[in-house]
Amino acid sequence: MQPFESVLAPMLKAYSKLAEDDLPLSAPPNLALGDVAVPMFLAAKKHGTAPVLFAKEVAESVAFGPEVISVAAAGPYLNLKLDRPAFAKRIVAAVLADGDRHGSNGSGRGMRALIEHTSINPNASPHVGRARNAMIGDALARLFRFEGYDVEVHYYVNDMGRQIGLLVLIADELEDLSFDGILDAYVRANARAEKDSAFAGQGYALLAKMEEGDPETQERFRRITDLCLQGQLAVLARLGATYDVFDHESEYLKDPRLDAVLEALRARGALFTDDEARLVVDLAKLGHTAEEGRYFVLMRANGSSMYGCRDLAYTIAKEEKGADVNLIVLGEDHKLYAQQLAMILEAAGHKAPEAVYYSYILLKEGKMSTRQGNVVLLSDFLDQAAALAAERVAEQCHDITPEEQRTIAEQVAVAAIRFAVLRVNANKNVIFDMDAALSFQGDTGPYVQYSCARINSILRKYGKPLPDTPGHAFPLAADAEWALLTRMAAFPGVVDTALRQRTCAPIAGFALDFARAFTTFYHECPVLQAGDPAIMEARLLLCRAALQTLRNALHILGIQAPERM
RNA sequence: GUACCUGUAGCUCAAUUGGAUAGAGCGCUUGGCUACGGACCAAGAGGUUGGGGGUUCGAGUCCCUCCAGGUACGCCA
Repeated sequence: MQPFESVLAPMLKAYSKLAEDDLPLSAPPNLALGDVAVPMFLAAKKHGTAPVLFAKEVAESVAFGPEVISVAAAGPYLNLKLDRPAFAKRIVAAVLADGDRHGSNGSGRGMRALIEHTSINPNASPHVGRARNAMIGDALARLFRFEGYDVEVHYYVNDMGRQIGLLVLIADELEDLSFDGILDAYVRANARAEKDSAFAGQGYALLAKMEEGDPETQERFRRITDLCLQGQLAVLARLGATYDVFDHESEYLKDPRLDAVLEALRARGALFTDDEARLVVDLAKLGHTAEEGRYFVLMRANGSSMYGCRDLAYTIAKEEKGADVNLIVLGEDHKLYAQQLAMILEAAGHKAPEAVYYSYILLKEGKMSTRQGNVVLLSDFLDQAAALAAERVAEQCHDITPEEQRTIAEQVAVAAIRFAVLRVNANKNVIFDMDAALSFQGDTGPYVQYSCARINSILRKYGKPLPDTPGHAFPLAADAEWALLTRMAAFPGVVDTALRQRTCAPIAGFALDFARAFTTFYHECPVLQAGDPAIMEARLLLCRAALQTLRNALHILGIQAPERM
């Protein structure tokens, strides 16, 4: 979709050196200056003159067609006033024609993406901090799918390790262990291991048996990790997060892929056995300069393998799938570890996955700590939010069934948390405010959903069939209408930058800005009471295109757009 | 101690990646329901972009330095 061709083409024709990318259309600070602006920095550089001079030259010399009403240079900017109805018609027609695909640039067609995310240790119910991984990862998967990638989502189940061993041990003492009891058991197991060294030793022994491949032990581990995983997945499913493949850490024990890595490390002289008989990688031999993080332990003195061994094999297994994009979503606490892993992989001729890091979600009281009990569990948040939303829905939509009301309330709750998390840049520590997250006012997912509900309400009240595309007359020229139109046209660009930067935060920002622009339109431009039938029809089609745009943005974020709420 | 991330309005966050007068929401003040749905809108107050230096036509953004918070740093996963 390039609805502004009649703006760009005359300039491209007059200056053959310029390409479309040199003339990025943007919005002027206010509509009094113009309908669109072109910053001339890039173009002037290519043309070899100063931006201010070049803007003046273009304004005076380029012959624009009839759709451009006026051109004015304002410093390094070119401000143009346009025949708004002509552009409006083209933009709305394009959005309606693209439908569910409006916003997609199709940049991933014919390509595959592998995304690993969530991968929570199977020992507790996810809190909103951990769930940040799932929300970021799931939204990225949706973004890549939207752009045309064939996406495969992987979940790595950490079903090995000392903590799981302890959990298995303590589970034996409990009758009827349920998912809800796991967190409690986990805390007790760890506390006991700290005091009771015999108990801790038992944990290691069990782990050793697991690693040897003892079937009965593997069965015990699998029972506990499955219980946890199913409980976690049930909560994540409420968010709408889905996974294609579950990979278990225990499947990568004694993996031949690791032997090849060890050989490569040995050849580089980077592998040594330290004075306590551990097998260690000296990353300095691979180009690591700092002293911290220089050593990476692979095997314990007793010959049992560390997490990194399995992770190396697993990461190579993922690489072997040959996806065009290989992403992994990691907490910032894994940054050094992932860099170490990448260094080892590269030394062995492999390519590490591209990591997307996120920082922790904090509470006003400080860090979330499972042990200290100051956590906000995802399921608790969703329950509270859904209950609040249900009250509102019951007030406003009393003529629909209770089941439908519950469905909508749940959709609002999910929107609240997903939007709150996704709209913030991933590398920022965010402070989670429970009251703010439950308010549904202002910069929130429910606010965006509310805009959709209003549009649906208008279309529902109109009640008659609408043409699929604008007719001859399309008299949309008001500022509030124009603000909506330029945003619709800008959506593919937002999707493109989001994809390139591997973050859905710009999509959330766009949705919010768009919803606000719609509400302004809603208050300023009557649709069903427009008077003139041509204006009414044009505004109805504008509403439909706006709804399509919002739905597509929300779809990427994993948020439903209920017709009523 | 060292490395990486962050610091923007009272609070929670934006800022087209170096570009026009740094924008929203919450909270506060004022106004708007004879309604296409008030989970709303309009207006107002609120800023030395943590401090200091530098780079250039131009810096919240890049460089140096100090301060504060987060994260990590050899047998956790």
